[in-house]
Amino acid sequence: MAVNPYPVSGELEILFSGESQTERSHRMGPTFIDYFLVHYVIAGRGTFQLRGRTYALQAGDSFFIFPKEMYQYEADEHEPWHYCWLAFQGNEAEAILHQLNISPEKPIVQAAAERRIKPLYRRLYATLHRGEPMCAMESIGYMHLLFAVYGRCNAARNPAPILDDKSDIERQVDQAIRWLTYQYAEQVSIERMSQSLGYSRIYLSKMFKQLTGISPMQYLNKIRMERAAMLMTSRLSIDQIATSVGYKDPLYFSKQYKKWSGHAPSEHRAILLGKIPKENFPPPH
DNA sequence: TCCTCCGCCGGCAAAAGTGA
DNA sequence: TCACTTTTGCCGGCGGAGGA
Repeated sequence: MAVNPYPVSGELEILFSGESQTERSHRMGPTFIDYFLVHYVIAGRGTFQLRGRTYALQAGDSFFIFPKEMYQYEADEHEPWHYCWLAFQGNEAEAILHQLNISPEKPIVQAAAERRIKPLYRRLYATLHRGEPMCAMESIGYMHLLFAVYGRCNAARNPAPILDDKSDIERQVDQAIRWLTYQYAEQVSIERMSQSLGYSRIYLSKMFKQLTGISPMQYLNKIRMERAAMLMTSRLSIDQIATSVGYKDPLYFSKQYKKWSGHAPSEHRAILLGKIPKENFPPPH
């Protein structure tokens, strides 16, 4: 992966780019991120879920992930994806995508016949990888070319096949996921969430686990830990990080963080900041 | 040396999860 | 829905680092 060493805040800013061959059944989510992320499938198959819809994707397809939008994707068991990706943000990012007819309602671009996309991703990656002072400017140029290609493809495209519509249960769980995503920084109780959504705590917990594979509390914990990990490189104290992700008690936060990451918060922070070599610690569970 | 701050650990009660 | 099990949240206590 190549990270933009000279980020410029403005209408569009590239964060990082990369390419990889995924493992069989490689799965991400359900989770969310704070920036835009687009994947271009070079080869293989898999599914992408956003806003309760599931899209079957193969070579030539691109899928867009939006800030604060819960998503999930999984590579095929027999033909896992080989894809490249680009993460970006900026105050005009949403408007630009909207102009290209790309939104959480239409997150897929199908461009199997388009030969320019893969070379543009690779040039963009190579530019970032060089890391020279003008690489940010040059890579943004490639991104604009990429978006122009996406825009042309979208102008005449057919929508990606929707495999299924939301069932009642999916809608209920989707509501719960959104509730947790928005409330994770508050003092959340599953009882209160169930009441506010109008379901029994026990029923909702069971449906939640049935669909996501984890309990609501585990899901909430996952969101909080991922947010906390992002804040570890900031100047906030462990106490402040605990509070900002919804833990009233920093001691309990510390316990949970160690369980999740395999390292105590201060220890993990030292690793992330390069003060302690990672090899000095056993891998997280 | 003492004090304060920050962070971690162990134990317990309450809340949440789960099987019947 | 109930009853049992597991997890979460809180409390007290401890240790290390830094400053007076």
